[in-house]
Amino acid sequence: MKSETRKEEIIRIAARLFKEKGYSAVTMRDLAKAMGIKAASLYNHINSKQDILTEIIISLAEEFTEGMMLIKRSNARSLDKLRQIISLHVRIAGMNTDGMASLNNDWMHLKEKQSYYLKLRKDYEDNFRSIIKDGISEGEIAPLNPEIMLFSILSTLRSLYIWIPDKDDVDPKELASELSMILLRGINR
Amino acid sequence: MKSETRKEEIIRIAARLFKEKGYSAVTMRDLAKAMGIKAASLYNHINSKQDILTEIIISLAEEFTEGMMLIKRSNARSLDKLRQIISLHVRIAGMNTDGMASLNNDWMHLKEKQSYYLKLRKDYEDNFRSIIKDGISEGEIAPLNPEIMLFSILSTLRSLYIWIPDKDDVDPKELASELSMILLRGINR
DNA sequence: GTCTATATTTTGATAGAC
DNA sequence: GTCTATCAAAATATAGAC
Repeated sequence: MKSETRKEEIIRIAARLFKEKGYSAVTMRDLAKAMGIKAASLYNHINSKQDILTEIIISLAEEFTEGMMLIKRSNARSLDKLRQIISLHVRIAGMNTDGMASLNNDWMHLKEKQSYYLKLRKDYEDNFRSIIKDGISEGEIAPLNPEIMLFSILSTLRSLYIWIPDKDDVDPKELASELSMILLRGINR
Repeated sequence: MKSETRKEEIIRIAARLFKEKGYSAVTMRDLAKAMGIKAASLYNHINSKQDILTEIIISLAEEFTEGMMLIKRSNARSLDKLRQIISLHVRIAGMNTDGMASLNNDWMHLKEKQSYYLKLRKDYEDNFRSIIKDGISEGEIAPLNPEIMLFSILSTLRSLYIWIPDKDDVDPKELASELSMILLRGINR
């Protein structure tokens, strides 16, 4: 069991603060106070505030990318692929609700890595869209506007982080299952 | 036709900037530059940056509250009330996509009016939840978890502002109609 | 209604002692 | 690994001339 490094601790606490007020409104002094040290001491572990944000967002974006690759390669039916995507979001959001806030709301404050993030996001959405369109072609998904379906499902999944911590009495498998029912019954044929 | 006051213009431009970078990351100099004047000149029209944010958010929150009151008082069936809520969101988000970003993402930076905003939001969600529960009792809505239904629908509606401007080829009535199909087929009985 | 000039605070980050 | 001290830049906001 690998114990948490000081750097990892800083990133974890930073993500919590970023979730509450957003990246721009959190100062290095806020972060230091939450860590119980002085602001200058933070720089012994991290290079800049920007690096903290980058670490939080890119690691999550890559997790989603990897998950999508596995789903894409699987030879499941389209509706099952959508169920797997829902489970992927429930799993990642459940493990790091704080980081998800930065991924959703503070990506525009990325500097060097912003274009890399945008590429990962675009590819993710393209794959998602393809699965929906395949499902329509195969007659497995209702022939409704695929853009609206994509937008509707993805909006809900991206908001999971807001909602999961308030409902920790719900277990991940059950949540994914109920969400699948509600999200997919609407597009199921 | 009432022409736009300078104050209204400042608020409109500010909302656009807040949408792009968030309230905290937009400086009064940014706003002044976008207006073509100097930062000090802004204060001839507004009292503070905080006042701009308050104006943007509270006016929108009150619009939603008024809309919900009308829907609540109507004696439509539960599913029709949900359709009316969807239209309400499409209409308001379509008229002020920029302001919707602040409403969703920057409410935590409100000072004096934050508790008022939170009360309006809580009442809105309570009314929304009641409509869903009534629909279940009356057998009009599927007996699934009402919290998850509320969360799922509301997440999509709250994200409309991100999506509407990219798709201005879609007319509001058609969007509301297609959204209703996708969002409500999943919970319809 | 806009400007220049400026006051005051706060910011991210560094240097060097311990 | 943390501290004190400090820097340079940037922030919101005000005063007063035009």
